[in-house]
Amino acid sequence: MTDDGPGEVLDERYPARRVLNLIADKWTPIVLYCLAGGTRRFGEMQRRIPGLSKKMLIQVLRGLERDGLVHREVFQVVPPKTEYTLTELGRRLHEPVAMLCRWAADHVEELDAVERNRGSKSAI
Amino acid sequence: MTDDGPGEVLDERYPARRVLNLIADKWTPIVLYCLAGGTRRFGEMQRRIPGLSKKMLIQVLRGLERDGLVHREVFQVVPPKTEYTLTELGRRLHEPVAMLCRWAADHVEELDAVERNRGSKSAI
DNA sequence: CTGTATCCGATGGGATACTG
DNA sequence: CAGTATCCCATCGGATACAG
Repeated sequence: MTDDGPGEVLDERYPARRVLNLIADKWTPIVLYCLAGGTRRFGEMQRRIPGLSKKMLIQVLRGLERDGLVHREVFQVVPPKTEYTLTELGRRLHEPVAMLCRWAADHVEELDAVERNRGSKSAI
Repeated sequence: MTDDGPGEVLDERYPARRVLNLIADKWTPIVLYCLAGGTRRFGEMQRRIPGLSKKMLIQVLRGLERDGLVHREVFQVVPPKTEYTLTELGRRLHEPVAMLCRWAADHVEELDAVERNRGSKSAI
């Protein structure tokens, strides 16, 4: 059960490839994870995710919105207020992402070891 | 249970951020998934993953090797032969990745809908 | 507060040709 | 077969400044 024979081809129609097109970058999974905690405002998310610039945050949010994973609601008040909320599909997609995050939390020691090792070897 | 309060900060020490540093790119999860099927040779993987160039495959494999997720074994024969195998840690990390792949397989219809929608909206 | 615009370097990623 | 070496373009991603 460790081999699946010569037949399996992971082409661009393979579901995993397609879901990776949606979320496989530096920030998207984190933003998704952050939004899973509930409706969030723009600045709030930036505060929660140190290192994430406005530019990248808006870019990620626009992508998620375009793909129907996030709903964006603008309130016409001053100062401006915008709320971001996961859609039903967004919440579904969050589940496997959350599994990955949980796995990470459960394997911090291994992550430590990886990063220690990284320092002693040349990058790529 | 949908909100986690103002306290949670997803900084660069947050485990999810760290595991994403390991695998959050276009090809790594696919390669990991492919290797989970058993020991693989270089050309074999390239055949299984259409669209993946030699350059990117070797780059991804070197990264996985550096991080201790993959073991590389070279056989001194002609023609050359090299085998790549997941390490114990690699197999562990494969689990949540497999979950994501399984999720994708279970939600092909939603993925179809996303891609249909994408065409009608402007990209970013 | 929620964005936009611009600049710019770093990286990702494909094509092609070459090597042991 | 399993890589290496280049070239080159697109996107990523940070910094800064500006606007409604």
